Amino acid sequence: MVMVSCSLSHKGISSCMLTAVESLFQRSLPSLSPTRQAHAGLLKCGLVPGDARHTSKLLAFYAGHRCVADVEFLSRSVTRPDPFAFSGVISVLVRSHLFSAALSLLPCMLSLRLPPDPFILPAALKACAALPSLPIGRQIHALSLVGEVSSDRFVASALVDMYLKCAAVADAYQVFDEMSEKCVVVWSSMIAGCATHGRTEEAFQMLDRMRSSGVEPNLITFNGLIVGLNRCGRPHETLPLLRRMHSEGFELDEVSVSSTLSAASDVEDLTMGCQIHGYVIKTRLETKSSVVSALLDMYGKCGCADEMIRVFDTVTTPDVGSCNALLAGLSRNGRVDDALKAFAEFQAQGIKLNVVSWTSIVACCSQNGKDMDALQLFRRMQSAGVEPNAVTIPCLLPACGNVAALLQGKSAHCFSLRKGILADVYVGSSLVDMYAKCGRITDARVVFDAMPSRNIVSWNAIVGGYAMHGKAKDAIELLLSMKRNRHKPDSVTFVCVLSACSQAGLTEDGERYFYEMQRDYGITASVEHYACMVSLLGRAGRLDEAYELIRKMHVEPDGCVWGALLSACRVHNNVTLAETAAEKLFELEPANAGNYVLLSNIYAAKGMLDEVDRVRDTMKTMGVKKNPGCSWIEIRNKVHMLLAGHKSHSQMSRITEKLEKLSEEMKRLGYLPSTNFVLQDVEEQDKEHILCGHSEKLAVALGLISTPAGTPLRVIKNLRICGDCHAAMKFISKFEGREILVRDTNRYHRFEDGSCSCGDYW
DNA sequence: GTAGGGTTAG
Repeated sequence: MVMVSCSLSHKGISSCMLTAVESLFQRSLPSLSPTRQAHAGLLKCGLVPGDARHTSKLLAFYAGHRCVADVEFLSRSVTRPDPFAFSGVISVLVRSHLFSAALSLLPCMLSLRLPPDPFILPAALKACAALPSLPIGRQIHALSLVGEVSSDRFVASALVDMYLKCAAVADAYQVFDEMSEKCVVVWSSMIAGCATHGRTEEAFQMLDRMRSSGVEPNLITFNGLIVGLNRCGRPHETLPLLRRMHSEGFELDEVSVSSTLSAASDVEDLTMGCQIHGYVIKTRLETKSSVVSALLDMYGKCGCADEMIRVFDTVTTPDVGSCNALLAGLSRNGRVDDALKAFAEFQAQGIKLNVVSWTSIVACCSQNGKDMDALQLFRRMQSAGVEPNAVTIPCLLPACGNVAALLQGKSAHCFSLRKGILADVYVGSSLVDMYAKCGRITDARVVFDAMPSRNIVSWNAIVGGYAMHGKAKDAIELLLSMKRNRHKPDSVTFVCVLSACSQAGLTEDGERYFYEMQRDYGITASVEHYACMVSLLGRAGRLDEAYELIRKMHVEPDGCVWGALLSACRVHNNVTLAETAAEKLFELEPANAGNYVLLSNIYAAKGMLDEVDRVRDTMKTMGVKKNPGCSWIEIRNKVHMLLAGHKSHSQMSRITEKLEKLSEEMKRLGYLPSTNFVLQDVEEQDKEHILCGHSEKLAVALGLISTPAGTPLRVIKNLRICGDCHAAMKFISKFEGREILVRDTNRYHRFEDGSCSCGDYW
């Protein structure tokens, strides 16, 4: 390569350049970098490789290295083509699953007036089938007719398969019927294709026709039928077919059993799964990695995590696929600690984990309430050099939203833009949700508006975002927009709209949509809808109507419904109904400290201090453990009492002492409510609104006893709502001198000028 | 050179 690099400036040495390229290609496995240098050298010397020999070699070389951009670039510069080389390159690209790249060579071939080659067309058709792209497939069909190669056995078979995969069954039949000689391959294609498109009767008839025409079906024919039955929603028919294959003397392979196991997983049929497992053991197919994965998946989906682990433990050398199946199964069954442990073990064993493994573990954490772990694992994934894909991003973003890691979420946005995956409906929807949860509803809307395609989840993300921000009018406007765009709102959409109406006090609108939802959309009201309605009526002061609605519910009211009533009672200080709601809540959620605290709040506001003590005693007797949030509520409660002047000076000092103790305890536990919250001063009347209006989202209010001289009451506003990291950090820094602990210091970075930021760049 | 598969996803 010394020769190559030193010769770039001199045209006269161009022959040396060519020799250098030649010598590179003569090696059996030339490396990428020197070849690129050589190619660049040729271009710099003005020697665009017009020579068919060099072009072909370079094309094949880049295709083999999956360098799509180089292939496309080079193919455009070809002047004297070599049909054989093109054929090889297309095949290489198709085998590497670079279907679009393979098809991108076709226009070039056409412009060069290369004759349609029966060796190129099947590979190109395979690419059309895989994408799928019916228009290009049809063009290739036309090309084969012009070139009179359409009757070629391979071309015709590939055409049939392409049409089936592109869901053009009638076209497939036409080509198939015109074939004079039908081999086992094209019969198999038709059978699998018919079954996939739900034409199962035809598929079975075709199996008989095939036999009577003298062609012997093979294992692939039957396997294709199993896969088709599974895909068209007839998974229960796969096991009888497996038995039939066995009785006809077919030696089943890993494809047969793993496909049937997949059918059992889809319908969560444990009995069927166990029968196949028995068969697997008998036939000793359990050593096949695809069978292991399918078994793990089946047990995981059937809720048998322990059995799944037992299967995994029998594998001596698990491959990455089996590891991934185990991680997914553990995650599905909520066994997040086991998943984390398994993941760490895989790493310790040196198993080469891939993007699926990392995505699975990130998803496992973000779906099981371990948001910080999800973010940390994602950073480790990047350190390990594993590049995220379009699946990873929607797995990561909920964690960003939950802990308001806006910068990391933004980075995911930029990454998606760079990698061209922003158009993915899952990526887009999760970005909308993340921005909304991080307090950036405007950004959420910008992403939503730019989405090229949307599904119900995308709509629900933006409607839910507006609901979360208390922007009920916008939520309603979007609901109307959905109607205009002929997108049918679902149950979740209405939960969002009703919740928004409830928070904004749009009582009449809420009532109307609750009615419309049932009448116009046939959606049965769920407990979530009822909880919103109870909250809606309760906030409007219509507590008796709210209670009446609960009594008339045709589903059993749960803790959320009674909780909504209790919260409404807190707003209007209705002790009688509060006691009724609390009684139900203590039955339904005996260990939920929040309910006890809420009731004691209501008593406290009414000055019923003996009752407050009684509730506290009940908590003690019941052994209810307070969570940190409750402790903070209790602190706030005490502050309320101090401010309300219900206690004498000596009592006040005891309360203050108690507050200090509680604060110490919180610090000892390492909790600071401010990790997720922005702290803002608010007026007393707003405070009440915020506390009640966003009680779930805002977590708790914190009364900070700050100076001996006074008792400034600070209310925490959720970062999700206002998204102002800097304000949060300023507040934290202001109070840090008073030894307030900041948990997860990794998330916070203090700049020299005293300002702060949270999240990390990546 | 044409036909069949398991594991990740809002």
